[in-house]
Formats: sequence, structure tokens, C-alpha cells
Amino acid sequence: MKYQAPRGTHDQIPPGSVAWKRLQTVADRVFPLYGMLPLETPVFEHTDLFTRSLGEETDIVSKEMYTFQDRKGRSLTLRPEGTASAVRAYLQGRLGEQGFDRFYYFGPMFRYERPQAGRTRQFYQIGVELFGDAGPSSDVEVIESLHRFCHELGLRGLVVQLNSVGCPECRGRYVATLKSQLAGCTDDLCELCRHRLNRNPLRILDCKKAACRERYQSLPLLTSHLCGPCQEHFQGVQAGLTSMEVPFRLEPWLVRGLDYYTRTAFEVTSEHLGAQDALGGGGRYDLLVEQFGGPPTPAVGFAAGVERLLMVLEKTAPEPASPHERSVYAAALGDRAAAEVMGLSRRLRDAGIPCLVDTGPGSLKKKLKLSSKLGCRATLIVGDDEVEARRVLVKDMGTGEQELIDLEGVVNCLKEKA
RNA sequence: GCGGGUGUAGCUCAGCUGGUUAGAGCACUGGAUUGUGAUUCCAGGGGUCGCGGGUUCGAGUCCCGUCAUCCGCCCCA
Repeated sequence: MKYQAPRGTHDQIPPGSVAWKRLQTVADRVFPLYGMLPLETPVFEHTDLFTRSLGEETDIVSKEMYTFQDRKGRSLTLRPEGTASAVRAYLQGRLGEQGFDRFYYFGPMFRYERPQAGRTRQFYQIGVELFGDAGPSSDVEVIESLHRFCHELGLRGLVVQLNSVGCPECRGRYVATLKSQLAGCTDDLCELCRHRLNRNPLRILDCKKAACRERYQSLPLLTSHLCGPCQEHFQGVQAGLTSMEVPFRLEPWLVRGLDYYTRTAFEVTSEHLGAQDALGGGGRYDLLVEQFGGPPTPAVGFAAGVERLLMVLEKTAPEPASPHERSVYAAALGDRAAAEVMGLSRRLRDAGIPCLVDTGPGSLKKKLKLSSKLGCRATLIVGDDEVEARRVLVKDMGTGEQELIDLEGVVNCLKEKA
């Protein structure tokens, strides 16, 4: 074959594309339950939008962005995440002024990384963003919507990992103590952590190396350094989750990678995913809207990885039914039958019954084989005899039983069986 | 960005230290059944051995490069 999809990209093709579409259908049902409305933004934006909101020091900005110049020399970037675009669209469309302040989105994101299990260069996220409410109930709604969505998809046993990263004031004070406490023992830290200590001190808490983790055991927790209002908010989120029966676990070391997060940070992981185990995550970003030049507007949201959700589903959920389980296979034998079958298929579709028409030259054996392989629930057999008698032979592909039905009665017969 | 594994039929893979026409299972096509699938039996089609170069009398097999993929690190969805 001459061409293949670029590195780190994938087609969504049958049979997997059926589950892919189903996930979108579930999303379209679940998120509107929270008053969230669909939001779609361009897949590319001005590069500044991302560098300024995510933070120059983050991995995404420093080494993972698909940045290019257009023909007029403007620097554009394929979006690596959805929140920055959502905030931009929220402000540009003056949505807040119209009372639109909760949204959900589904679409591709792009990061230039080395592909591996659960990581591709183009991947899809489904996410929500809530604007304008500073109170903990928004955090709870966002987290509960993610939990409900996963549950509706068929994922079980997921636990939300929860933390608070405070606000600039209390986090700043905490980072200062962190630095002073570690200043004397930088030699004990891994190379990466020494680097982090200067660039992005909070991230050292996230270090996976056993030696570092042990060293950090004795450090004070960020959550015990929260200022009064942040502490109160954090408590409120926990109380809300408890009363909404969303299972969560406090994870004091959880630090989200992007600069814009304030207060609530959370993540959902799965043990079925290997090294890339994050299914979704999010948090509060109370300062981002203002930073973009909008009015002070608190906000909270999450993003989940579509491919990863489906990977876990595939490993844990029962085998999905055939994509054609509701369909009927209409097999015509001969030209006269073909005309009859075409008319019949129209009436079936009018009645909402999916119908695969086969008026080709193959033998009945071949047609039945295909019907069986595709998993159709029934095969309608129409040959010269049936045309003559104004009847259709309806064969149930599960039981093998077949029955001659009046042409006029076929639709009703199949409706009853469905 | 770093380290390692793999690439042979549509799919899953076998192919010993280099040696003649590269195999199996499943799938596909045809037949036993000229109108009956998911079980059986028989026959058949299908391969630039990822791609490019090198070593050799000879390369699927060895070497180099390249592309893709997988696993780990980093990070995240």
C-alpha cells in the first residue's frame, strides 16, 4: 500500500467506530443533564493563546506543540488541550452576558510526543467547562458529571483522586517553605527534581522516583498550608462529593501540570492502561478568564481521553453486540425480486428498521453467510416464488426458523420481533 | 526528547548456526447441496519477507540506515 496514516494518528473504523460513536451519544445525553451546552472551537489557535495560559515551563509548551506558520507568517498551533480555546470562545462570543456558562466539547487534540500505549499525537478529549461560580458546588458538579459519564459508559470502580493546589497567595507561601526546606539537601534529590526546584517547585511532589518520594514524606503538605478561604472551599468540595456519593480519595501529592490551575485539582486513573494511566483530570482555574482580558470569572472543568476510556471499556466491559444486531438482511434472488426488495427496504426504513439490501448476483448461500457474519437478526429471502406469491421468507438468524409472510405484513412482523 | 523489543498472506504467527519452488491456523473463493448461514468434507486463490543500501557464490535469516509499531522513562488524555 502506498500511504499510511501519519505517525501517532489513527483511523476510527468499524467495528471500533461503533463504540466511538456510542461514547458521543452517551455524552450528548449525560452532559445536558447538567445544563451543559455543546461548544466546538477551531483545532488551531494563535500560538500565544497556549503559551500564555499553560505556562512556558510546562512540557506541553516547551516541547510538545504542533506549531507552524501560515502563509502570512502568523504563528499558529494545533490545540494541545481544550480549556484555553474554550475560555477564548467564551469571551469572544460574550457567552457569559447571555447566560451561557456551562459547556461540553468533544474533539481532537494534538501533541508532538513519542507514541506508545494510550498516547498518540492526535487524540480526542471530551471535556466540560463551567464559568462564573466560585463555590464548591461547581467543582462537585463537574466531578460528578465525569463520574456519571464514566458510569453510563459502563466503567466501574473508578475513584477520583482529589487535591487542592490553593491560590497564588497560599501556594506562594507553601512553595517558599518547600524551597527553604529542600535548599540544604539538594544533593539527595534526583537530577530532575533539582531542576524542578527552580523552575516549577510544586512538581517535585509528583516525582515517581522512590528515593525522592521517601525524602518528601517529611515535607509539610500543601493542603495543610492552605489559606482560610481555600481550606473552606476544599472542605466544601469533599462534603459535596460525599453527599453526591462520588467515591474519592485525597491525594496530597497530586499536582496538575498546567499553570492555570487554582484550588481543586483532580484526576481519574485506571490500572488497565499501563504507563499512561490517566483517564481524565481537571480542576479549577479561577484566574484564567481575567488573564485573557475578561471580567474576573472563576471556572472549573475537566478533560478525559476518549481513546483511553474506550481502551478500559474494551478490557473490562462484556463483548459489545454486533454493530448490525438491529439490522435485517434483505436478500433478493433475481431481477424481479430485486425490485420487490427495494420497495420493501423503503418501507422497513420508514418504520425505523435498519435494512441491508443485497440485490447482487451471489447465491443464496453466500447471502446468508454474509447476513450471519454481519450479525443481522433476520434475513428476508425473496426469489421468484415469493414474488409470485406476494410473500417474503423471513428467516430468524438466531433460531434458524423461517416463516412465509405476506409482503404487506413483513414490516409489522419484524417490528414485533424487535 | 531518552532507552529497549518487534516488522513474513487480510488476521495471529512458525521459519534451527545464511542454502533450492517461504509455511500453518483463521479468513477468503469455488464445489459436495444449480434456494438455506453460524457444524462437516474436498479443492483453490493469495507474499515487493516494512522500505533502502551493504556483506556473500547465495540474505526472510547477518550489518547499516530509514519508516512504522509496541514496551519503559519524561509527561500527560
